[in-house]
Amino acid sequence: MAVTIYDIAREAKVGIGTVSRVLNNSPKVTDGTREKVLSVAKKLNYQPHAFAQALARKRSNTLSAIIPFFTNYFFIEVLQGAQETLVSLGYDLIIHGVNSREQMEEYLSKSLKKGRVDGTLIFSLELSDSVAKEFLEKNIPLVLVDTQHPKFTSISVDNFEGVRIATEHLINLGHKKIGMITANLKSVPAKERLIGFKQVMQKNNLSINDRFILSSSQTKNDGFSREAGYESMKQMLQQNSELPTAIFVSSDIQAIGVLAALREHNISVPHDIALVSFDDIELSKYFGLTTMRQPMYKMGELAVHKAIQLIENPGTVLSSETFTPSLIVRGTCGQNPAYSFPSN
Amino acid sequence: MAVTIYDIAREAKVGIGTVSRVLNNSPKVTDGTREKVLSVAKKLNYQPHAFAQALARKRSNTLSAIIPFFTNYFFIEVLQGAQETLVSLGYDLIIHGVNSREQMEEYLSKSLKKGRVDGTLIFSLELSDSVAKEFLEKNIPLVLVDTQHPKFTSISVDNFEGVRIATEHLINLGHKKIGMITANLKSVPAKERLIGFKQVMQKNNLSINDRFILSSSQTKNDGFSREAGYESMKQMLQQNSELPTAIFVSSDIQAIGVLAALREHNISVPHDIALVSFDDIELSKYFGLTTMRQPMYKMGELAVHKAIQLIENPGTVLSSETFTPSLIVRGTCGQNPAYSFPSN
DNA sequence: CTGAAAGCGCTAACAT
DNA sequence: ATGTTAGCGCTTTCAG
Repeated sequence: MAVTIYDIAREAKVGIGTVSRVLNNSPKVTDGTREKVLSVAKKLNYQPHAFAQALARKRSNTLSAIIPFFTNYFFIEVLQGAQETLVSLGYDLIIHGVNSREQMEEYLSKSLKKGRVDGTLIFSLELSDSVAKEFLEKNIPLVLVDTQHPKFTSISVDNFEGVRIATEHLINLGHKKIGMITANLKSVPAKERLIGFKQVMQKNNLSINDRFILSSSQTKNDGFSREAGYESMKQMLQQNSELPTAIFVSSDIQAIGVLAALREHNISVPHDIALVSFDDIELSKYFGLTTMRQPMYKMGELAVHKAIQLIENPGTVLSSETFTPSLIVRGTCGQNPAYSFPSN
Repeated sequence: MAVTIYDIAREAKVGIGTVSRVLNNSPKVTDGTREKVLSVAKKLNYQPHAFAQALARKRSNTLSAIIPFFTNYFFIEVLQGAQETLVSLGYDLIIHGVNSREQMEEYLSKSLKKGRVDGTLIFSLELSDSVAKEFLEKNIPLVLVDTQHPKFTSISVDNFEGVRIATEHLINLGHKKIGMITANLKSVPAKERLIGFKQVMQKNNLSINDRFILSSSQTKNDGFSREAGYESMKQMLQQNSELPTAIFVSSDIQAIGVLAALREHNISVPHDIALVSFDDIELSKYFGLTTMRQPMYKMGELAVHKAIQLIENPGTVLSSETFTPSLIVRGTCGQNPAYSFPSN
């Protein structure tokens, strides 16, 4: 039914080999025949059959992205970056949302093994040894986004630097009693952000009051949730008669919970307590959060470029790129007059 | 390099036809050979080559989803529904984000024509006649989500019923002077929601004050934006000395802008003005919006089922399914004590 | 430079 | 019931 290279070969009075050649821009064709073939192809509205090409070329021109579907905001933007650059490069993207590491492994072992995709992007999910081994053995191009592994190229965010910028912003504003609300410390970024925080405090000769440091024991989303932030703030409120003048919260979504808790106690932000957080998710601007922005779109873009490099240039050495988040000043630290907080 | 049915045929001392049969659960195989083949397949860790299958079967077992990437919230959930049911049915999903109708048409004409996907899902984008014709001609299964066309099966939301429920909620609360803030009326849902609103008011013998009905002329996102809502509310505030006691806002994202405008004028919600809106996007709960929830996950699920039905059962008549949104009572109408609004 | 032919891995029709 | 063969549509030798 569909028009194939045979059709255009017949019509153009050439062999299918020649047709294939001009379609693939092979230099070894006369301009005359090339034009003829091209014009017939256009006339017939020819479209190559992707699967047949994939089969013959042993290349599918598609990447798969594995993302934890529950987390939303961050991924949307990274995916958008990935998707748009993929399109511009003539690739397709198969997206696979997983809810757990097991599901990821199941998917990987089923769908990725044979030719379906040329490479894959894994987002925020820790790689188990068995999966890592499989990728290594089968030599499937893999790039990790927002997660890392010594054997694979990855794109991530410099949590330490981000925390430094955020905390020093607070310090520069004159704050000395600074607290921190962290997510579940089993999460790597959560841990890094806490460690980073302590380092910055020390470097600036500020004392760390352990009562001002709360971490979440919640497991849902590793404690990166509004509820976890709310609980942590409540707890800090209960445990202390005196409060810090500023708090660094390890994610925006938690910061939103913190704001709610604070509001319930009639503690005004930024007047009584200043807040900085991390991520700059879509929500953040609606709440006027001063936060550390991760260059999500760019990360997606770069991830794709790396993956394609890996595919088209198998010898590529693995590289681990790190982005530095940037400070977005809005209302929660009180020095951007454009934001009258809360800004809903 | 990879293990093929030839490998397992040789190892199991049978023909490739037999191997293919057992792999495809053909009944015409002896239990003995079946077992033998299966065990060899397992031993060799065989995985079928998706593209070769697709080529031979003329079926790819993948669907593509075309979504306007800019709109975020709504799609995430619908996609999640779509994705999960697709996986459970052994299909893959290729996601394609487009920023304009032109981009959509470009993508369609390039990638969809030949065998790449068995069917496609189009989200919220209006179908041009040429595209519609193409789908019809090529007979490619298509289901529309959150948009409609007489010739294709679609899943959408009953805006009229939703508006009725929302508005009568206000009426039941005792409101008589009710205003509405709409999006750009060039958008179909925006128009439907306005028409629905007027109908309900009439049916309840409530007079409609045109000064209380504001529509946005913004084109970005068809006026479904925070900014548009903010502007509309500002305008209503300027134009009137007296205000309605309740407002129906045609989307949550606009309602958030309305809240901001109201707050600037020290008008308290729900005390001075009650608000109902539409969508129940992720943001809404953080703002305590009372709103009409669209069953997004379910819509994705159903869309997939319809599409697959179309694929596997070409004779299927087109069906247009409509979901009724449900009222989510939070804080903006003031009768849910669980929500002390604003709840950020 | 170009035509013919082999083969990518699999399914399905055709024999047996 | 099972082996054999012919494609699916394309790329890529291999001759010429």
